[in-house]
Amino acid sequence: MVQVTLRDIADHLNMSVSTISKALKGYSDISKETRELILATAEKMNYVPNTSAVNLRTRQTKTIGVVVPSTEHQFFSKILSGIIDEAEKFGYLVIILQSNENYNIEKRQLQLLNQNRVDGILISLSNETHRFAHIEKLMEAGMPVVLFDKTTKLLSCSKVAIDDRKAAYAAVECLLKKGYRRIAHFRGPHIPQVSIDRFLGYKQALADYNIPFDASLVYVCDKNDDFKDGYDNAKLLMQEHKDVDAIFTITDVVAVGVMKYFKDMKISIPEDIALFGFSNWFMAGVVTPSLSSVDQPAFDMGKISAQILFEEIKAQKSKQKIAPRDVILPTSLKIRESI
Amino acid sequence: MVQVTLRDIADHLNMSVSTISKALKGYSDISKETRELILATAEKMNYVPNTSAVNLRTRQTKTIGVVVPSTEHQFFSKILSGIIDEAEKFGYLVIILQSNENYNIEKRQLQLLNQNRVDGILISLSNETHRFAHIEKLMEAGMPVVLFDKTTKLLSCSKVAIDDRKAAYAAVECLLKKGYRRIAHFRGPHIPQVSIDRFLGYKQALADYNIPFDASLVYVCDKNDDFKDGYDNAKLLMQEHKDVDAIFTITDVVAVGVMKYFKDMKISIPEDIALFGFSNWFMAGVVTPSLSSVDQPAFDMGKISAQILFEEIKAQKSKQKIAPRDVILPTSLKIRESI
DNA sequence: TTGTATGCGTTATCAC
DNA sequence: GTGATAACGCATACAA
Repeated sequence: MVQVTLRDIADHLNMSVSTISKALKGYSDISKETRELILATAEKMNYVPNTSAVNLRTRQTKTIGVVVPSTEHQFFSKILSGIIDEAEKFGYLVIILQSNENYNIEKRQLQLLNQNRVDGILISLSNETHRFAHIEKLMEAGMPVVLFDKTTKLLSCSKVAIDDRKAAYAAVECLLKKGYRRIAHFRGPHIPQVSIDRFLGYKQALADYNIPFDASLVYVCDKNDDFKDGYDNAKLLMQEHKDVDAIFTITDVVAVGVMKYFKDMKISIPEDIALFGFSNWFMAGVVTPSLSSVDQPAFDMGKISAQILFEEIKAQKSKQKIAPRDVILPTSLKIRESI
Repeated sequence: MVQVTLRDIADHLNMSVSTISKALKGYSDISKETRELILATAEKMNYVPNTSAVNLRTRQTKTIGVVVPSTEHQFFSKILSGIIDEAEKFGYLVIILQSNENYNIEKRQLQLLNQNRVDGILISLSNETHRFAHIEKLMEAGMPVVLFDKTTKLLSCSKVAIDDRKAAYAAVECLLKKGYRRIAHFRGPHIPQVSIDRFLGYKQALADYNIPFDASLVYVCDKNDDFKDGYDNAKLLMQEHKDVDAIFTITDVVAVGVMKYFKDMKISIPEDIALFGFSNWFMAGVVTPSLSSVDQPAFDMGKISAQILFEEIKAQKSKQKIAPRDVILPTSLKIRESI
């Protein structure tokens, strides 16, 4: 990759490097003719600024880093899409890393990003992460950090998420209003705030409708394979609690796993048992029966997270302090055939 | 982001910058004691090398760029996952850009990557792309480029893809062997080689089984919304060709769109009409009826593309010429209830 | 309006 | 074994 530099243009035109640089950057103190000459020559010589040099000089990389548990989940890839689109508008590049729900990997990925002097970091915590020193250290060093989706109350930085508790409450309340009384919950792993909150929403709804909470109706999905989690837990549930009349699951894919098992067993939805998912990925409307679900705005979550990050980067550049934002995105219920 | 530099360590230890640098990089001409002292101090001072400076100096960025039509498609996000994982093993970072199936955006993304001096580029062409000067220019400048999935014969660089023609042939042959005779094809847009090849495979299979080709049975899916494409074309098909007994679709999501329409219309699969998809995303096994599909190894496609790119980067660094590779990944048929 | 000088943080060559 | 010194390509304060 032989690339032409400012020096090359300067030599070619018999001018100084700084003249070229200034002309290319549109400084006002260069005469119109020379500017145009320089612009034309740069174009002709196929000049492309060397970003490493620019970065070193300007102390910024115009690049942000993103750490997600996995890029393969529909939900995260939509978020990524939102981030990438927004970054482009601001002239930023996006480096994407996956933690595979592993704390140590997450830690290393952040280090990598720091080493690459990204201007800011967007992160959705891994399921394992319950200590946050690795993130705090970055924040203390002045790195703008925004948490999204999988956040934590223990970090005082900007966050973008939904109100999981309220959303879960609404879903379960909807089941209750339809007359379901023996409602199981297939919850997420124990650490992430989202699964805690959805569980609490479930519990609260039961309480408000005077249904005694039965811990044995709560099944944990922690295999990092939502479909299998759903399938296997549905099997377990049918062995242990034949009287259950509805299930509220932590994700749609878990629900789809449940549906698969029920289909294999000829258990019909919603006649024998109702099903409520979470996330409203597009398949929810397509499976048979179609799946009721909580809609959460993935693309916007990415977009807004990025916007906030860019604000913070900008503030930080002008040495302003900016208060951390805490954005709660709206959710809604999509009622379909499964309940 | 105040960061400690070699200079800081040097001052702290009353040594020269070059000594620090060499010690940190494990050069042999530094005494054991000083090396250990330096290592410890660097650790203690929280030293993190400035990648921009390293990049500028070493003329490489240890970063590769990826351009995909969209990160949201399950197929691409799996590929990305494969790329990111592999890159990590090689110590590379991955910048991801989307072209949104738009030629001009694709062009700009490549320019961006070039500007950032990525060490190599992985690209899956947009549906619109039928000129390749933007890629050729990069290649001529010495940028290692590997095409994956959406490739073209008109570029002489390494490629990783499947044999779409053969795979489509196998799918249609399977339908024919089951006795279906009036088989429609919901094809992809006209430009991409993958949709051309799958169409040709379809046509060839018909020919080999002495079924006259009927162009009116071929519907084009070009709305950039596979589900809707499937749904709408199914509707059209039912208006125009009630006698069709099977459909072979360009992707699984198109097939799912078809299923949705049939479900709405109480047309049953496979009794009234059979359905064969392409890609075998995990939902294929989950929908009702489960969908027969051509399995293609997305994760491996990403992984292998990255491997080849790293080989080429390595070769290029040592100024070796390396012949472009043309990797065809194996596919297989997943036969399920829909046929 | 243009050019000179300096430094960003690192690596690498060459003295000592 | 250690330390000057220059260079990577660019941006900018300052001089001319």
